[in-house]
Amino acid sequence: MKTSKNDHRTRVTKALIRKAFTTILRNKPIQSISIKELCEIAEINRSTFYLHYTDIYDLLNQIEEEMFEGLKAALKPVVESGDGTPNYLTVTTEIFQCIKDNADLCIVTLGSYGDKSFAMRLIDYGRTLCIENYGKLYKNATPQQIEYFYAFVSSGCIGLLQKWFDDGLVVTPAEIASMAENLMLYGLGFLEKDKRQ
Amino acid sequence: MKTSKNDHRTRVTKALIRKAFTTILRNKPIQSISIKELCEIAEINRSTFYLHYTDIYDLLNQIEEEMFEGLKAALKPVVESGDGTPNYLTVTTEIFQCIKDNADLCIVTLGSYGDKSFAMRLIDYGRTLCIENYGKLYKNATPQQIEYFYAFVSSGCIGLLQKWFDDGLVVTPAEIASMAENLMLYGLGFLEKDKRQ
DNA sequence: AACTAAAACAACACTATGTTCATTATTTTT
DNA sequence: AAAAATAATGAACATAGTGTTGTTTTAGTT
Repeated sequence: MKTSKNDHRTRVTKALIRKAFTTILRNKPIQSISIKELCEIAEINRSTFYLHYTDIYDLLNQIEEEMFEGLKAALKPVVESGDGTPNYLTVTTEIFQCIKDNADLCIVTLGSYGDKSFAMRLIDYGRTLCIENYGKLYKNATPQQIEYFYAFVSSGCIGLLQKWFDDGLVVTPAEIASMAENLMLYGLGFLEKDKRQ
Repeated sequence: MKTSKNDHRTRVTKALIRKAFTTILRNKPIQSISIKELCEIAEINRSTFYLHYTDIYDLLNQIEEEMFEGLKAALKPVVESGDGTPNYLTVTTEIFQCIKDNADLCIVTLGSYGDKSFAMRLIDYGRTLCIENYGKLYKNATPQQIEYFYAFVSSGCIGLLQKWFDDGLVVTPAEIASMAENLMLYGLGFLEKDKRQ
């Protein structure tokens, strides 16, 4: 069994590249980052970059993949909780906590005008599970309604995430999770603590 | 007064560029479109491109700006309806209809994994108006709650839009508008026609 | 110590970029 | 209809980035 991926040199190199990458991304959009520039800042040879990645977008994908794997690992015990209804607030809180832990990457991919496809992937991870549950709970809802509902709430959660990041993560993960739950379940109605119409 | 922008030649050139651009975008992501390639497909000289745009992203911005102006013009009578509560369903339907009319651009910017910043701009257009209204309607809601609510529902609507596009625009604008309204107002609760818990 | 693999280094052909300038074609003004 | 203005073309240019290859140096593994 090769140990190539665990080579100390490789880990160091990849860490240097990742650090340079996220640093540059704070100041300019990904489309104007050149490999040459990245390597100069990371202080590695350009050939070394090609040893690990094909281009800038491959680099982004691989970094995202790493975080995605981390998320899956963190959520594994929850997913395996079986058919007993899991504590959704706990689940959501864990998700948001995990995202907060990876703030350096998320601040780029989720930030104001960043690319949201990664966030969509994260949310989509729970898609099948949710659709199934909703289908059981709301028997009169058509599959189409459930699909559109999921499309709405998953994107809505991303919007919530972005605002959270834009505000500097000052709200606690638990609070955000609670807000997400309320918004998904009751929509605007959750503001209606005092109004009857 | 110069009439440069109304020059027939300019309009033809820009139309050629736009057509080539949206055509290419259907097959490959924007980051791998080169100016050279675009000009070859548009059958214009590369220098001519630089006469109107600085780069590919400037081109995208200008095209988006055009549609945005069109939307504003379409919504103008609605916005000017004054303090009388406008018919929200009508407003929403009009918005979705307008988007459908510009499907060729939207299918790219709103499509599955496209860039959502443009859609955010569209939605943000109504932001101030909404925040004001919600503030009046829900006096016990904190400004923070309203901000997060808006972040949630605006992104949610974009998700709805994307699903709409991915499904090939088979649902009518009025149906989508109704769904958006229900989801914003009641969240998951709108599926609860038959369930009491 | 010997072996293995990563990283650095240098060189290469190739493509795209952005700019310029003279020329041609088209529109607008007079 | 002629003259003036401006858009588009085409060619040339320096510059920069890309992707690849082969060799040498360095660090890790056995």
